[in-house]
Amino acid sequence: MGRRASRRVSIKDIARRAGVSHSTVSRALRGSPLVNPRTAERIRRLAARMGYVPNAAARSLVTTRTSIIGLVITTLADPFLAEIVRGVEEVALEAGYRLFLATSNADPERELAAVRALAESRVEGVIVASSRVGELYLPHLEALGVPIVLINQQREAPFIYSVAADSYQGAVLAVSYLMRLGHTRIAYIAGPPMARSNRLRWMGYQETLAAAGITPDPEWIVEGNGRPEAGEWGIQRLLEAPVRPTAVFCYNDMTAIGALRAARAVGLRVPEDLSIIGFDDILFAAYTEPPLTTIAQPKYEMGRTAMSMLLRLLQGERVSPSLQLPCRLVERASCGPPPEGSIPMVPHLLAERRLP
Amino acid sequence: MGRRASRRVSIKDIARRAGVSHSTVSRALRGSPLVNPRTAERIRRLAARMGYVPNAAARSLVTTRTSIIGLVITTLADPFLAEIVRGVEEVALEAGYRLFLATSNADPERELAAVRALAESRVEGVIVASSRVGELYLPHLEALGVPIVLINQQREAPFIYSVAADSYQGAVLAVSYLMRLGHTRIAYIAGPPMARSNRLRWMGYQETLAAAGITPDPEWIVEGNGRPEAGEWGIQRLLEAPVRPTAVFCYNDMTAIGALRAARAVGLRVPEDLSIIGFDDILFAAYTEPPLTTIAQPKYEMGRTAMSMLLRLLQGERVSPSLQLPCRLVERASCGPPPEGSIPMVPHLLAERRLP
DNA sequence: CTGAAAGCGCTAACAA
DNA sequence: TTGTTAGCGCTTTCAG
Repeated sequence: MGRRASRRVSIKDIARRAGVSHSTVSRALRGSPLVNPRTAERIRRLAARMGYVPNAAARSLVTTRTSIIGLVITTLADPFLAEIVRGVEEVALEAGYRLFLATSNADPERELAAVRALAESRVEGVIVASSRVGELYLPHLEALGVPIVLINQQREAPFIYSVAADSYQGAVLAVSYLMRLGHTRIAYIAGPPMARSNRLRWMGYQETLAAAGITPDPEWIVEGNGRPEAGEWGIQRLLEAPVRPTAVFCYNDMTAIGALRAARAVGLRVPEDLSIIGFDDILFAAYTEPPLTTIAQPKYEMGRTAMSMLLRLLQGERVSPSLQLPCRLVERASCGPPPEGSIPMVPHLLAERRLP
Repeated sequence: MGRRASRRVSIKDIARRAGVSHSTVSRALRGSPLVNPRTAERIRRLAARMGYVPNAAARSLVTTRTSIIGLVITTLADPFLAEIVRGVEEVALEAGYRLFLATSNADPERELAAVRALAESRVEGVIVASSRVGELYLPHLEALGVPIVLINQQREAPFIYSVAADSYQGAVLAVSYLMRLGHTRIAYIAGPPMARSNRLRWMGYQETLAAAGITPDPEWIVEGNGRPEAGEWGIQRLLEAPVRPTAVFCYNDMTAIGALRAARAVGLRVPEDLSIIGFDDILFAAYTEPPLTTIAQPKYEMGRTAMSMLLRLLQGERVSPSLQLPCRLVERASCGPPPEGSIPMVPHLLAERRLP
């Protein structure tokens, strides 16, 4: 043991036993019409009996095709990624591709190593499902000379091919939902300032309010970083505002979770005293207290779409460089009407214009 | 585009430009001492300038080594897995191995496909980090003829090589902690009946109580499935018990989350009225309300250990077939002393005997 | 329909 | 120290 167990059987072995040439075996095994169906069948049976397993390396050496897609992610520990990866994998498998995992944990050295590994194994394409691609990563990846599709990329610069959830539309959805509930004093606890998704959600927030003739108090917009702490600080800050908001739109669910906690800590009931809405619909959103109403990103679909896109790129087809997938509202229990009968004169018509 | 972009540079190309034979290039590139240091350096520089990237397929064809490890998991969507995978990957990378992802989503057909893919790419070893390996999976995997290491396998049959968290010890830790807090009426909401981990935790629970001279009321042990519903039913059942427990040990954190929710639903305060302890320490445990006290499995370490084990197996070393890693208590806020001054005559000495 | 021969990019004897 | 040669397992012309 430790060494290769007794050498694998090759097409030559089969050829010898079948009394044919190894090219015939090769043809038979791949179902070429250029073989007598009877011999083909005989060969196939023999191969099965002998436990033949094709050698991908040998094959790809001659075909110059590897059927491998590199999957780049910063870390699997991101609960958000799982569904995306599942979508990617499903489509990849259907199309006969395999996935090579390259995680970097945001370590530049490992990024390099990962890219090198992808290069050496001659992946035919790359999917980057990393929310934050290192600044250096992309150029290296591009040097691979294979098609790349980015999922939810966070950089402002529109990259060649990408699929993303429509953050803007999602924000519109969130805010117009709150308005429909009767809220007019709506706060936004923001995400990482540099993140494209944050800008878009912010913009969706602003414009939805504006469309209803509401100008949010500047104090209702607080900075954040996408983590629970941000939600906690955010609520504290909001509490100090001269006029308190009745609802909070959070950049993402993790932020909302922090907000939920902080609200409880100061004795605010959710949703009776304060409505909180998140974004992402992470697995955990269903289990918060109260269960979190949120905007779901179509994660699985995003994975599938990205991989389909890559497939078409691989086929040499032209594809539109960037796809936006719509988000959807998941109503749970963290939102309700505002506490005191705040003026329910919300013209949600305008805001709803952009919804399906 | 779509086709291979202008053929990669090979060692022959470099050889031609350097005016040496391709074997010299091969040697130089791999740092063989059999080359003139000066020419070696010159070749290396040239290679870099020409953008040379070794072809893993070609290399592995001749060396019969692929440096690929198959990583089998049912689904990435299991929040538990991420840290394990991180540990695996870290060690793999350090040792120059890459990871081939094979997920099955518990679909038998895909399992087959996944194993076939592993076989064709001639992985040198396999790590199975799937909590529930399909019954059929393992035999197929074994047929690969390469070393396999299982992480937290759930089957009773002890498999060849495995690393797991010490569920028994973890349960002892949990229950003796509750006893130290003053509890004597401790319930157990179980996990999947067939799961090995459930049996072990159950046993740890029973024996820790027994060692303190406590025989749990049979009504305090309720069946479950490891999911939040189980925690909810469990609490309901427990409420009907003639004598109510003051603390609940849950099979895992997901169960505990359900228990937390159910407790709150019936107006029980945690931990004032009821203490709840989980198992696993998933990412989310820190964000429940109240934050969940739990038993942490050394996930990252388990990943590292499994991969190290595989590495040694690959080297032909003998390794002990099954390793147990100790769990540790993470105190957060879901446990406290029992409500009424329940008799604090807990002889925790016995129980503590097995702790570090 | 089948076989012979070449060659994918690389490593590893064996000579020089 | 270097070059020549063979061959890993497979696919793919090109001739039969």
